Amino acid sequence: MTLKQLEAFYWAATCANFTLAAERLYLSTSSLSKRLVELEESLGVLLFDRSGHKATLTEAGERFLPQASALLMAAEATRKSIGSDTEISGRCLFGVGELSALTWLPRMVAHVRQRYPDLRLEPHADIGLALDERLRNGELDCAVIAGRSQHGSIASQTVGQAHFVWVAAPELVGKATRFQDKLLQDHPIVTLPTGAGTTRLLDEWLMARNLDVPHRLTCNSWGAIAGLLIAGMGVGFLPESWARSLSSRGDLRILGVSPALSPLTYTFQKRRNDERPLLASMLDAVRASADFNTPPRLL
Amino acid sequence: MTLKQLEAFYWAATCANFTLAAERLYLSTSSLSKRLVELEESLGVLLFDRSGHKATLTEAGERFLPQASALLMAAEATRKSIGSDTEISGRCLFGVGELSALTWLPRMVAHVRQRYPDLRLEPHADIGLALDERLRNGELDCAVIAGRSQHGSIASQTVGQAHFVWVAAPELVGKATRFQDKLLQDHPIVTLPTGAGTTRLLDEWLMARNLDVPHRLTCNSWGAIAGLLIAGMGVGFLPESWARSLSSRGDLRILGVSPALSPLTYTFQKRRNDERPLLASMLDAVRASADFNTPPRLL
DNA sequence: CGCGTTTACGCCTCACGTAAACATC
DNA sequence: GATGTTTACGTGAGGCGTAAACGCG
Repeated sequence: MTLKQLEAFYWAATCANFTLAAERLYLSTSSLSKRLVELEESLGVLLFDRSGHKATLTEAGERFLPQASALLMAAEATRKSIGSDTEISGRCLFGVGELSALTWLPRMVAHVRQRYPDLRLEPHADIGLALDERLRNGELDCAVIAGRSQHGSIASQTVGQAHFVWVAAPELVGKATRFQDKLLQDHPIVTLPTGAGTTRLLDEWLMARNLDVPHRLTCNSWGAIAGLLIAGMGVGFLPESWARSLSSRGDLRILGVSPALSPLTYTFQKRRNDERPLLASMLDAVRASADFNTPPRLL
Repeated sequence: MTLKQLEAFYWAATCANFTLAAERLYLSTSSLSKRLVELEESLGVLLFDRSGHKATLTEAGERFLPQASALLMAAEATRKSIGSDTEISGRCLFGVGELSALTWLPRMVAHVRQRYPDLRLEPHADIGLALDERLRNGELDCAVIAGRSQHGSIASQTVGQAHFVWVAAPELVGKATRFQDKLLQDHPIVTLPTGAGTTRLLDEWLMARNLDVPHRLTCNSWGAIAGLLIAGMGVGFLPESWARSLSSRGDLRILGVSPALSPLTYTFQKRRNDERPLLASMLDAVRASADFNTPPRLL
């Protein structure tokens, strides 16, 4: 039994499949497979059930996982307590929505680089639903996503709120400064695709007003959405700070409405049984940096 | 950092020198040395101070030792809790005095072989002083020695008592059945060499009676001593059970005396900071088997 | 000079990746 | 057939022992 074998087992057990685990370990699938077989041989116990399409943990594997995890963390803690580099180090695959990527992510990366120079932070921007799946697959260590995860295996902790306001190009609404339902008859809603956190926000708002949407124009980029709205391609909502910037320039008109769009709560998410110190540090870093209400640099 | 490196460090740190540690690990000194250098490189810290004649732990090494030990024990416990062999296994270098070797050791070996079939017990017989040194050097895991260790690094736990009586060949003492001081004028005391537990016993007894010993005949074998006594080469004392056997055959005469030789207390000794479960099992096994008052098979 | 440790070097095992085969859905 | 895992095999690094060198008492 070696620490490398335990590490291989840990990732193989917590990732969706051996292929993803191998990628995390910078290892070929075949080498990972052999390492796992060797671990099983050294223990004299089968840890994975390979009968199905994908390998799953056996009962012994389930028992072994928390112990392997504890051993690895103890080894790491020992290494850190003695070795020269006492700080968090390694690699952190970090998921964020595009809104986060455009607002506070640069600040957070700067913060992390300064505080933990040996940590390689690898941000990955995508819509919430995709991040959620990658997180469960083991492709990400953690993510900041709108709302709480629906999955019991994922732990969510609130880190901030984003406020949105309806906007439209001035030429679309004339002199009106308030949202009118008939706008949706004449113009598409420009919004992120299904699976983004804002989609839920929109659906709830539409439901509350009992509105139907004849046409949606979806785009997976907030930057592009802002551009589409400015070009008058439809109505939509933007983060309040963005809207204010664009409104003061005259590019967009902020449309008052009641009820207002409720704020969107963002949570820091990680797998519940992943208790590496890394994740506590990342949560701290996010909390220190995450402000969804600052305008992005682009504007 | 690998488990092998930690194991190498553990033994290098607890044995008197690298050579002894290498022997325990079934490794050449050169390979052990390289492993230790690699561990130091991986930690970025020097664990040994090589400036002197022999390597000694640095301050960092002292801090690291208990942590390495804890990690190794945790790894072993995990391996056992999952693996197929849940029993104590491995190798146990076990020191005993010759008296123990001739009385209860075979019983204990049988007991251990039955209870822990995967444990290779390697008994090593020698006089107490030598065992004590080997124990401190790391050449032995544990030992059963007369009296308590004088060294703070060694923990002693009582496991039994041996009773001795004075004997002499019938032709030496005529019809006398009691010990007479003048015997020591005419005949040497046949006894174990300095460093054996019985030597202290004898010295105390002599001091209590304020006797001086003109001539000692020392031999490092109880069997030989019994033979010498039977052959009339001197007076001496034997374990009570041996003496009874030989006395009933007419080979020796038991000599009453007051005060009687006080019983000799035997202790199970191990290094104080060696907390492997193995040692608790060995103590149990000794306590279950150690009876110093049964005649040896030889008689 | 003896004892303990490290360096030099040749050997061989072991762990890796590529590529193909196999198995399941 | 797509996806996921294992087997086959050639290659290279790493860990081993022998033997020599080094360094402190």
